[in-house]
Amino acid sequence: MDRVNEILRNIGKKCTEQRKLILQTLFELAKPVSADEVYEYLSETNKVGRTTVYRTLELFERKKLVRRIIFKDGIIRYESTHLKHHHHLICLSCGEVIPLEHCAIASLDGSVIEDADFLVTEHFLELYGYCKKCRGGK
Amino acid sequence: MDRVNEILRNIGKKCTEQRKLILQTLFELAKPVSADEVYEYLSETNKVGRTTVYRTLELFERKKLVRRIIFKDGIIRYESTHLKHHHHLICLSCGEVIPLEHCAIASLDGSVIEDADFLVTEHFLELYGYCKKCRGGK
DNA sequence: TATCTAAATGAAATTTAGTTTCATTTAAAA
DNA sequence: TTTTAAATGAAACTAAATTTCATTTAGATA
Ligand SMILES: [Mn+2]
Ligand SMILES: [Mn+2]
Ligand SMILES: [Zn+2]
Ligand SMILES: [Zn+2]
Repeated sequence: MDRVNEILRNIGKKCTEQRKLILQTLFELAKPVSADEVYEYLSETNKVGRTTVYRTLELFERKKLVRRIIFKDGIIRYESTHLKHHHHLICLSCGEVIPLEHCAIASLDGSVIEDADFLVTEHFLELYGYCKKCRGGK
Repeated sequence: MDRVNEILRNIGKKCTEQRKLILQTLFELAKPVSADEVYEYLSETNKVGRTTVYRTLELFERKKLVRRIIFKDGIIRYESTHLKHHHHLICLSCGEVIPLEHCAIASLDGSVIEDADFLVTEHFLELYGYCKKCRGGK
């Protein structure tokens, strides 16, 4: 929790109970989560309003505490940036999300695609398929 | 237009005026377009309802006539599958979408990620950055 | 060709994810 | 402690997408 306090102090914004709870949640869940998932997670103790969750995640994105990720369902999810740039395996059957350690195409960022004379600054790659459990013995 | 007729006959569904217009539109635009973009494009001649556009694009997706693509804005877009699997350069300044001819990671599909024992069946990759025009001389 | 009917359409209502408004509360500066 | 700009959250709103259901139609059948 000290860590959370320090991070919030560093972004030059008020260190509120809600922001601490949301940031703590992102650390705990350590995978891409939607605003509603964060809200539900916290609503057991019911300390944070839905609007505040949305606004706080946007703030955290601007301050680079989280990155925004969109899977094929189109829902906006956020993941803590304390995990470095990576991609995911997403099971089409059970929805499990498995982080991939290595990014084989990280060298793309900052490079220029010659044919199109296009400067690449970021990329999104997600892999879909079937996890061990869902494939049974196969 | 004969081509459009033939394709629709092949999917075993009624060959309606609306379906022909929507499929024709996807061929003409030849880039990822949202349901509303298709609707707007056709609303000059006002022959197709908004609901029908949404439903028809879903039908086309099930029949593999189009693929669903999501950029970072979260809006669902569709692109005709007569263009083979590829990715895009998307300009963060002007929004231009440039198709990339080659997919360097096509070999991923059908392969198993060993560490996770995960069978990859499809992947989504989109590159963001700045096009020639938007970078000026740079 | 005329008749029939399941499939398709589209206006309107509804849902869902996300955003805006604004009165109230609060962190933290003075 | 007092002050105040920043933050919160309930409620209203928006935009994209989906559902409902009365009407229309493609195309099979007679
Ligand atoms: Mn991750
Ligand atoms: Mn394309
Ligand atoms: Zn990467
Ligand atoms: Zn699975």
